[in-house]
Amino acid sequence: MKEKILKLYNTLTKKLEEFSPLNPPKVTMYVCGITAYDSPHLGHIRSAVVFDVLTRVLTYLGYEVVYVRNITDIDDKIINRSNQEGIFWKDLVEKYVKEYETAVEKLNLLKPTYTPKASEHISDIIAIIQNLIDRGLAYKSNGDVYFRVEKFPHYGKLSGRKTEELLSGVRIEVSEKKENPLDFALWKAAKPGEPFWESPWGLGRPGWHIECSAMALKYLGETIDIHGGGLDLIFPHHENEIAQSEGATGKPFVRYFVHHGLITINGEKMSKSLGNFVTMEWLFERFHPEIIKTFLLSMHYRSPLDYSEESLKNIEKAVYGFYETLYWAEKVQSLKEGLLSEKARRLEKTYQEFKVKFISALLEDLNTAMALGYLFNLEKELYNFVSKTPQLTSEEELLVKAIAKDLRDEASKLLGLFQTDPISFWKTEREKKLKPLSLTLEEVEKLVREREKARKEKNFQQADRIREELQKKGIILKDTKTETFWWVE
RNA sequence: GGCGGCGUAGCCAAGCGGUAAGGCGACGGCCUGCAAAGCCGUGAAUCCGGGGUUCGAAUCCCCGCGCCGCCUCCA
Repeated sequence: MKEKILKLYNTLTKKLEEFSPLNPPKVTMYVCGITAYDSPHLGHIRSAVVFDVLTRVLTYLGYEVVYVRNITDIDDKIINRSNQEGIFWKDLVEKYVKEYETAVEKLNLLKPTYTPKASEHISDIIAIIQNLIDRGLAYKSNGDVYFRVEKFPHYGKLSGRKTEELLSGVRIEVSEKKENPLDFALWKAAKPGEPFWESPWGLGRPGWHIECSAMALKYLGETIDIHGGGLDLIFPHHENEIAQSEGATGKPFVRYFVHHGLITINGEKMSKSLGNFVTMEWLFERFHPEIIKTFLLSMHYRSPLDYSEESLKNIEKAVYGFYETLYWAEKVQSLKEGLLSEKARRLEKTYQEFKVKFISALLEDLNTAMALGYLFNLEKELYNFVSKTPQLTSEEELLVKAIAKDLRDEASKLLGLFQTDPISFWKTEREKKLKPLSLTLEEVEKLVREREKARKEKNFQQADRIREELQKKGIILKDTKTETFWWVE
């Protein structure tokens, strides 16, 4: 068997590279988390989901992942927002961090090893800034401290930007406090009413990028294996992180930069500034967390992912199908001793192929779209087998159970998906969807039984009447040999 | 203007130099009391356009066109 190697697209080299960590079996990974000034939306969650899968794949390969996902809890936007709403900034932060954590928990994401907050690392931040000043890479000016971009020769190596070009850009804010318009703030003097900490340069607070350098260095060391975030962080955030960190340590900061694509709506970027975002709270009210997660994984992580309620509905169908198959697979019982039929052997073959292909897809730059494709193919074949084979043999029952188990194990181990037991999935999902219709599970079950009785008595008029009545409400019935299965659209 | 990405059937999309996956939709058949679901069958003279490299290109290179992102805060 071929050795298992993960390939990752590295923004630093703009190439697909074979991943190997600096100090195996340890892998150090730093992911830029949220700035806690507003409710989390799909875009934030895509980031968390992508790096969750990456962690799972690395763990599967035998690595020990040290995963840091920070929280930026002090910055301009937080201050502005808390002033606007008249809330103490810490309370504002706490509210949105909680919302984010709730979302992440619902999606069953692994807990990072550390989730540090900027405000709890002020002394580490101050130490780096002082170091940069000592090396001549930063200077103080009127209570602020700025990074001296021209003293860092590699500036622009990640984003492919040249300092001359940046200078010609019209959008750079010129400030008398800066020696050079490209210089960026490491420390900002406190204005009246703003939160502040003491520092050698007076009362103030950290600039935007420095907290990530400080926390990455503290928890993961001078050179980290993987640094991740959204594409939109490449410049200036990650570029500036490189400048600060490498400036301070003289060592390469990051070995693999991994950036995911953004969520769009009607082809346009979903963002707070455009106001076209859907919050997680809103989504959770409408869709099961695993549907949201499957949606996020249905596309390669570097591509843009266009959100629409319709595409989420499509994914819902697929996930419903999956849980229906698991439901039937669990109920299967053999009626006779015996070996595998030819059809069962074909199923087994697909199953064996699946095991190889599924992981290979993930190792190819985390191609979750393809991995899910294989997963659904096997699921479909399993469904077909279970629903079409009237009498399973003992061996066949074992096969079906093994596949159902493996389908869930593989999916849950590597994607963190399909971790719910099918019976309870259907119970909660049906109940949730019935609520807005003012119906209970019992009421629907009762109607379904009534219809089954009518059908047995060949009273099809009555049976169809019940079915139509339910259908009007979006409740779809499906008759099988053993029972009537139903779901709410 | 600079940097990056993308353009594959009605729609979503895989494809990583060897002769176009898959899903949704549509149509025909099987199954069904009728449905639903499932199964079987039906789709790109061809991958935005034009050149080039190669025995061979959707895949690599060049030139256009169109869309998106970044260049200011952003996941």
